[in-house]
Amino acid sequence: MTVLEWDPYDRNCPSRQVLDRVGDRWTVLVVGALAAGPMRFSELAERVDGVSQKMLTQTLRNLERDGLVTRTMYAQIPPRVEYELTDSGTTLQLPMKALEDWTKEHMRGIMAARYEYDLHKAELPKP
Amino acid sequence: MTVLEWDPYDRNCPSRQVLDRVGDRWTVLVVGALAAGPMRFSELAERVDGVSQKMLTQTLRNLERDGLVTRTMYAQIPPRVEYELTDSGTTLQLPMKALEDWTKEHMRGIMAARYEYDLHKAELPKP
DNA sequence: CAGTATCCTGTATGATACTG
DNA sequence: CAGTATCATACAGGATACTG
Repeated sequence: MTVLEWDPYDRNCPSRQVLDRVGDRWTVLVVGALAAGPMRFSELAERVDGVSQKMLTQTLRNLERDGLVTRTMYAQIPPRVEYELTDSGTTLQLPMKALEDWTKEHMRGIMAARYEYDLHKAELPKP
Repeated sequence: MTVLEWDPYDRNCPSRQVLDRVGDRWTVLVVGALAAGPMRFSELAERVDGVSQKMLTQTLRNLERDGLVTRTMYAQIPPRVEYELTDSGTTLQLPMKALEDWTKEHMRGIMAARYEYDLHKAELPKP
């Protein structure tokens, strides 16, 4: 039996929701960080530079909700909470890494293209 | 000479800007649509269900600015404008497709996980 | 430490109307 | 047809303060 063929180009396709989640600012970075192994909240906060406590919490909750990350609390003081990719979450690493790699490879070219584009736009007179 | 190793985990890394662009709601879908070959504005609008004229224009301008898409205007009435992936844009297809494929494969599981998660959350009493 | 709760702002996105 | 311009708004996301 084959998987029913969803069409992301249909606005009602649930894959749109998944795509939205995957495509948010922090998910890529958090999943990438967790690829190295389980991490505590504070370690993640340090690793993913610039993420606010709120956004990190929210991103992790969403990943947990989607079954991509597990959250383990150790009953001790001060509390210690570890996050780890699930099997499903681990499979996400591949496309994420592909994206990260692509980004690294093309970043320079893109920044240069932007510079060029903006330069030419600036030359155009105001209508 | 090797490429300088950028670190997307640093908040000042330009890759963050690239990642943001790639991760917006429509870019993945537009690039995916253009994978089939050059398309007119109206064809894209039809293919990418739910995108507004404004957002499609904006997405295409950004892709053009980044050197990932070319815009060709044919001087005729009514106007005809075709968009096509550049070589650079074509390379983006691979990671994008990987993401699309992953999404298709895991969508069901994710939706199920969400359902479960929300169910258990609903059981918890209000503090 | 690992959150939650609040407040506040900018930006992303949509709807609508107009034009070369 | 392929846009641009304008208006309106929801929500992402940051700053800050408090807590088990």
